[in-house]
Amino acid sequence: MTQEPLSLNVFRRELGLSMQGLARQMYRDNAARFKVQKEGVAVRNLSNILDATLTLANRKGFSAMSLRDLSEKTGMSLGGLYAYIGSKDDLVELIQGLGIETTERVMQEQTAGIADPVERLRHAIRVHLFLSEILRAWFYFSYMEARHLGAQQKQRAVAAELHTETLYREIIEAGQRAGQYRETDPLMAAAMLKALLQDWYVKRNKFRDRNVDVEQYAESVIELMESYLKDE
Amino acid sequence: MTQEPLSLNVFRRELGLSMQGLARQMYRDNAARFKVQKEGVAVRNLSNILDATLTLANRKGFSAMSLRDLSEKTGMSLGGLYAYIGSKDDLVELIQGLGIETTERVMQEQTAGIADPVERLRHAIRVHLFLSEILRAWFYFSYMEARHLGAQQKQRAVAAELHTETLYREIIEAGQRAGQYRETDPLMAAAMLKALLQDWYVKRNKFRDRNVDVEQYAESVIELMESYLKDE
DNA sequence: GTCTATATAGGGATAGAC
DNA sequence: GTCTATCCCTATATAGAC
Repeated sequence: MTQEPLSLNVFRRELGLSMQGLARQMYRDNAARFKVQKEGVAVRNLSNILDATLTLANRKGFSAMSLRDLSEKTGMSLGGLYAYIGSKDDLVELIQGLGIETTERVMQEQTAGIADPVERLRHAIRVHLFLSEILRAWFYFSYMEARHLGAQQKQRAVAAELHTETLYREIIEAGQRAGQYRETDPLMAAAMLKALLQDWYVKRNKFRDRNVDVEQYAESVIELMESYLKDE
Repeated sequence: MTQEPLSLNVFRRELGLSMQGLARQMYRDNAARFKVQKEGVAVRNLSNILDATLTLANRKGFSAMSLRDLSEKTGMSLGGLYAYIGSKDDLVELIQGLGIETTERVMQEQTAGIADPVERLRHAIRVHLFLSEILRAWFYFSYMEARHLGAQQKQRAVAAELHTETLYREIIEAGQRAGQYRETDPLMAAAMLKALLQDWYVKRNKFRDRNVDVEQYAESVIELMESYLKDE
């Protein structure tokens, strides 16, 4: 009996992520940072700011996006924005930090319960792609702006990248120990897999133009990786 | 009798690309743009400007790089720079334009002479990776700065991306017609291959830290793609 | 809690001396 | 052909009114 593969909609419903929810978590995680006390007001504005920042920065780059752009897009004044951010660079940190935490948490939760390595790898691929589809703007932002971060934050981004890759490497190694995969360099396999996962959100528009949805893409990546990993 | 696979050093020697050579071609292609008449002087300075721009822009992003940064790095004055560029944005166009042309020309030259699709695909993968290794700074720059371009230039970048992908797709289709590859979606296969090729220059430092060189990477990508494309 | 008005610095670009 | 000096604008950030 083969399990029905995870679908995007099921995953989305289960996960229940929203910009409002992310803004709320961001507010609570960094309460000391914000001048605004009332959570309701703060979350609403923060959500607006996040949304606008991701849109503008993903269009023309974070450093090319001015706070005047952001002020116009959010409908808030320049002064008003500074009740939520200490500086422009704060914004990058906030967005990146929450994105990394959310990704690691979701990937951990989702892959922990599956014993069979082959099934676990399939599931991990689908979950990662679906999550990047739902949080497309966050993933794209983190990918593109990582190199503009300060040394400390950059280190964090590199660590997060490695963390994800390690997750895949360990699943592949488990599959090899179980005799389900042949003996090939698991780190290289994980690196190539990661490249394929990233391409989904980096080239999102290309795939849209071709009517390739994320579920089809997931199956293609799984097929490619399995033909490589399995014995001939 | 199997042919010895192309090595990076052989390719590099054959190709003979240098920053000076690229600067010279850029000068001749855009003679009207430059105020400086003496080719020797112009090429030397242009080469310096290109080198510095790629270094600075790849470190912190083109839009975050100021012309004052560039002036300091090149040792030229602000006014002096303007003998070579009409505006800061000119620089992006120049670099991108020559990069695209060089890539398309080299790929065309190198893949035209090989009749067997399987061998042609292998060769195309190696050539693309080796070229991106040699022109790493150009490839990285084009990849990262493409979205900051004006509409016209952006279109050009997208067209170039498509052009490369089409090259791979056509080789795969030829292999399918010859019965060497199984029937799988050739466009999707080409897209995934392209993602793997791009990852080499985007994550160059990661691979260096792992002592993975471009020749090893090429063989891994070839092995992965062939296990997917060939009959079981 | 949010606004307007403004301080201060740094950006791209140019004029004109040499 | 290259430099110095400077123009003018836009950037981030803050002060203080409401």
